[in-house]
Amino acid sequence: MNAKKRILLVEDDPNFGIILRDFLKMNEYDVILAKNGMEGFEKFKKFEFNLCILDVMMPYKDGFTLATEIKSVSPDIPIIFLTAKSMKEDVLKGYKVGADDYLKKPFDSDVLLFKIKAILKRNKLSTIIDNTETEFSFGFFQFNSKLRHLVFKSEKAIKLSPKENMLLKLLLLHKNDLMPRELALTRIWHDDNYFTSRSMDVYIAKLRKQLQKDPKVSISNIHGEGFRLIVD
Amino acid sequence: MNAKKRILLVEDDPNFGIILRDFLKMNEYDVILAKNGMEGFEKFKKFEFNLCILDVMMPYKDGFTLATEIKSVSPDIPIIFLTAKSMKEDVLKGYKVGADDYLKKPFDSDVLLFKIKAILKRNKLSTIIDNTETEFSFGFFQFNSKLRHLVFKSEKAIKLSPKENMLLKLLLLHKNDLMPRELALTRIWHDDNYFTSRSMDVYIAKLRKQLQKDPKVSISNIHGEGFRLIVD
DNA sequence: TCTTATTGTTAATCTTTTATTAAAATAAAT
DNA sequence: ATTTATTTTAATAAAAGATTAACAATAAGA
Repeated sequence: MNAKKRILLVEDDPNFGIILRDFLKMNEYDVILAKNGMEGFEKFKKFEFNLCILDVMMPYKDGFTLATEIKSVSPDIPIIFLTAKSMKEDVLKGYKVGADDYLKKPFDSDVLLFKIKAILKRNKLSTIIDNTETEFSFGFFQFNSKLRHLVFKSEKAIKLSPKENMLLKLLLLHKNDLMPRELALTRIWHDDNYFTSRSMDVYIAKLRKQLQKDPKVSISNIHGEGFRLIVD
Repeated sequence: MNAKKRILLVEDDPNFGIILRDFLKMNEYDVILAKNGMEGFEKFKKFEFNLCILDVMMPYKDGFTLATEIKSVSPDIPIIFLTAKSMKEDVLKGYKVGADDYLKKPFDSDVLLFKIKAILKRNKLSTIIDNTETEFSFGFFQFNSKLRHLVFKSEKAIKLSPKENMLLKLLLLHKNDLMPRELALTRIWHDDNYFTSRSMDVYIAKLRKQLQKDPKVSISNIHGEGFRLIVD
């Protein structure tokens, strides 16, 4: 009935990464494995996750840096750090960047499962309240994504539907930049196929209709790539 | 501005208990120390807490048993366990009874502080739970959530039922802002399903009937998200 | 240029969520 | 024990939202 929870696992040791991924998959989680911080962040932006498990010590980009980047996009996503050493500085640093838990290698796999379960359970409650950016101002528009209100100049607020709302928010988060089609489809429709893509086009049309009130604002298509909300 | 957070500390070793209590007090927490499980539960029922720190090994009533009792009263309160040993069984047992974190003695006091901070931060909802505000004024209404009295202008007070009362209070705590449906369902009905949701709608209708006396006050729905009490 | 893939737009259809009322069940009070 | 208040359930209607289909327009590649 309930959808599988998706976990982002970032671990540079391929042997350990694969065995841990398979163990988690056996326990009914959807796991995406990335082998370094860079790849981890790419994967994170591409899919929707419920939890991140990050190795601390990785070449180029360590777990803490990655966690900071992830939190800047999704402040409420829970993070578990894996580390070989358990030095005080590391533990503190982990909590500073918003860790939800900490696991010292080698760890017991059952303990990890319980931690995951506990974190997902309590996060269900805390995500009721949306902590992400909700007020946007562009052109002559004022947009509140929590109330789903779009206001032009001093006219009365137009109510946006949930899908219109999320789509506009995603476009604004990439203002004057490419908002990849794939991103909206995975974030909003949780699926990327012909029909969801058609549906998205319908919503783009709806937004365009609203936004044309301000000639300085428009949504342009980048063929095969996605859309771009342009504000002169 | 923000009230001090209150911590229940249950620790049977008096030396350690007192020093830990004072250390936490120095860090701006209100701490109540109990020296065994029995006393811990008494204190818990007597005061409002934001967090519990429980020693696992105590005579008569161990930390896990106490945690279970506490959770039966307040399922959402965060709990940190302190333990001398860190056996797998103990860790698992801790997570089973709903631990939020685990600390092996001897532990670093800074680490404890960070854990407390992290837990309280993510437990944002607690600010809504333990909100003690009881007098509300909006539009021409005066509302006392303790007496469950709603007064319009100088008419005589209308007595609200417990559910009407809690729902109105939650709406007012989010005045002019989104009050998520899920929040009311988990806070008031302690369950989120089709029927509780229908029940909530019935209560929204009842409140609307009362509030329509003042044209400047209304409850609007945000489809799929929740409700908003609007006061012009 | 022609062909194909992608995008744009509108309207019809289908699905989900909310509103309203009344009756039934439960709990509280007298 | 019986009345009264409260809450839940049910049934049905209405509203809001999302998807699909049909077709037009546009862009890119052969």
